[in-house]
Amino acid sequence: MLALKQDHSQLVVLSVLAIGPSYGYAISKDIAARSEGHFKLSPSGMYPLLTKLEKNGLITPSWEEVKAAGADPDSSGRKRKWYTLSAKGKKQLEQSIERHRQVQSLLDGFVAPSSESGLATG
Amino acid sequence: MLALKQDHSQLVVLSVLAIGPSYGYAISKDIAARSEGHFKLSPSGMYPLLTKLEKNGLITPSWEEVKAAGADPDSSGRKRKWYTLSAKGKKQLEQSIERHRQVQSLLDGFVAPSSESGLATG
DNA sequence: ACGGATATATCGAAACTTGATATATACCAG
DNA sequence: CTGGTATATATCAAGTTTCGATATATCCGT
Repeated sequence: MLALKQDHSQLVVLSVLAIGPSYGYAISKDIAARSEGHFKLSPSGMYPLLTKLEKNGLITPSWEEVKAAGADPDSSGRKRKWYTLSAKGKKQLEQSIERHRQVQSLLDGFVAPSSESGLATG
Repeated sequence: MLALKQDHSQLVVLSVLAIGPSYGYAISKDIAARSEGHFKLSPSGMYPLLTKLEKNGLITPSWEEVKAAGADPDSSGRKRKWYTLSAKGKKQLEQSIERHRQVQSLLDGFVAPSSESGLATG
């Protein structure tokens, strides 16, 4: 189980929100599921990140009540904080993806320079 | 000019040292040159990292004098701290590369899920 | 002697990381 | 109703990382 650094977490969270609105707990489950359990974004990594993204105007929050199956319509049940990707967030995501690609190709240039460096490949 | 994070810096430094021994200043110039000036590993990023790698036994240091053209053979001139990749470092590098590939492909799964997410690509 | 390039290294404030902890609701079994 | 697990958001604290600024010293051309 690999923990994601904030840069990667941000990329993943924004990517998830690019598909549609979601909330912290669901996003963390989504990440675990879609990475087949390889990636994890814990609550202590998730919530500070979401707060930061919100402060930066990349995502927009909205509270919504989670109604229980046979719940009293007047009762105030558990609340979910949904996040929507903002226009600024979408732009940022595109820039982050481009940067990610750049880092990728740079790193590839170093880890596999010419296949004659004497590095074992497996 | 984008700065590299320590995880990426470590991968790059170990990769450079896999080709042959080098030293801090040369490695930082190498990174700038091979990334065409896009990436940078500053002294305050480089030296703490090299110290950490040395403490972890991944690289082995050795001091060597830099003789000036017409220098007095007895004079103690500028010194260079060369680093050599250790067996442990080589093993670590291979594991880091594999991990990097894993992170790469998983991240790709998030940033380009199915080309139907509505994300603009340019 | 002066200035720019080479070369290694530390400092400190801010940001990030991570397990632990806190709070509260929902659902199922006994 | 009680206990346990899952859902759901959030903070804390100790440690690590980041990065511009700073320090020290040599090399080389003018």
